[in-house]
Amino acid sequence: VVTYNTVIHGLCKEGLAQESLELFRVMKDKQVIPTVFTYNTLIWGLSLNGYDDNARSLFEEMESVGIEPDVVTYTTLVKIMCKLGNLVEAYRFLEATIERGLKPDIVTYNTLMNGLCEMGKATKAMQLLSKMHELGDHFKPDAVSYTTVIGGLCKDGSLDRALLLYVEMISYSIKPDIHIYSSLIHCLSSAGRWEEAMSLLSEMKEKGVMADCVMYTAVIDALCKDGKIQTAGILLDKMLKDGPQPNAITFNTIIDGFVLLNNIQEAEDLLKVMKANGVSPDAVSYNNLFKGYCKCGNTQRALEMLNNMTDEGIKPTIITYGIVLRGLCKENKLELAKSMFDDLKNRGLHPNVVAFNILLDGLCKAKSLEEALELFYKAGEYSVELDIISFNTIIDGCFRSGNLQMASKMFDEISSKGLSPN
RNA sequence: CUUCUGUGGAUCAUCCGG
Repeated sequence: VVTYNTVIHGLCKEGLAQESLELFRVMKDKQVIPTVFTYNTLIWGLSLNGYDDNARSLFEEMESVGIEPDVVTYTTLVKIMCKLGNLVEAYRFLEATIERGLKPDIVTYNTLMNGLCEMGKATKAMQLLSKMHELGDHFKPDAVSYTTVIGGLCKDGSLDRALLLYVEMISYSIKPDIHIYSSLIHCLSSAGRWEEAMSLLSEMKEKGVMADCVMYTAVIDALCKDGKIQTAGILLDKMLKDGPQPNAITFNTIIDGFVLLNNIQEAEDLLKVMKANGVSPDAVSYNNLFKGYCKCGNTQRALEMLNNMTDEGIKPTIITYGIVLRGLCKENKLELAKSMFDDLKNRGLHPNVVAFNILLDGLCKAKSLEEALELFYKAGEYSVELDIISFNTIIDGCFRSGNLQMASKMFDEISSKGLSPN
């Protein structure tokens, strides 16, 4: 059973969720009895690959075959609920853990705090963090806890509160590790606070923590976003020469840096350098190039390369289509955009709210409000959950056509969808 | 503590104003 568990885990990690389910059937056929490890691994792995419903039904299945879920099971479910944005269910699973006589642990709480941060509730996460200190030794926050909350605060723009937490962490004698340093340094440098970023970097070196690829990439990203592409290039050269070796994300970051400066040629050249150094481009590499083509009105080229990338075995993602859809809309090729959006399902992708909003905005700006409204009301058919941006977009569209009445109607609909105007 | 499961750091698309 350990052998099967190990392989199931590996398959899931490689994106082969269907195969792992198949193997699960095989092991049962061969009278190998799954354990709680097997179920935990599958629940985790299925969700990792987007099969959240299957994950949930496996949880029910394990109950019905008499395998007791453990704290790992519940933590995984908390994570899944957080990923789906369902905080209520996440808390319900936390309570269910206790009701079952199990003890949530530090991982459970870290998972929950991470979920809170991803939902933009870093302050709530911070409160939970300080509560953990009061709950006793079993829940003593660790480096993961602090990295999670510090990162969440940074994303919310509360950099200074993040720095205070860093100090607090040190005062609890928790050793900062490379994760915390990367997070803070990325945050500081992205905010233009280079002096502090660099002094933290020296502190890190003094403590004998070596900069890794992620650390370098974080700094490179801040440089690129600030237009300092030449410095980014110097760092890349140093990496290629002395290590740590850059990975696809490092290259993608710089490719995007060139695109931000409308330097498409250099972006394309860097893709070649990437390949020459044995780093395989991925969907993000192409997305970045496509963004560049679309920015200079050459969506056509992106459309052509869409096929190339598939030939290279790289699957376009929903973001790829978002970029191309936006390009088409900007070039007023709305019929093409509409048919591409409709075709997403056939291409094995679920339209999401961002892609939907892109098309909606395109219709609002280019054509009559009518077509936009038609799409808007079809959100349900596409299983797209409207968000506040959808409403902002359509309201703006209403005003563009001078339809104040519809604008007001849409404004009122915001709250009936459980959203609030921002 | 012979092997298997859960948590944290870096890159890409959408709304208004400027």
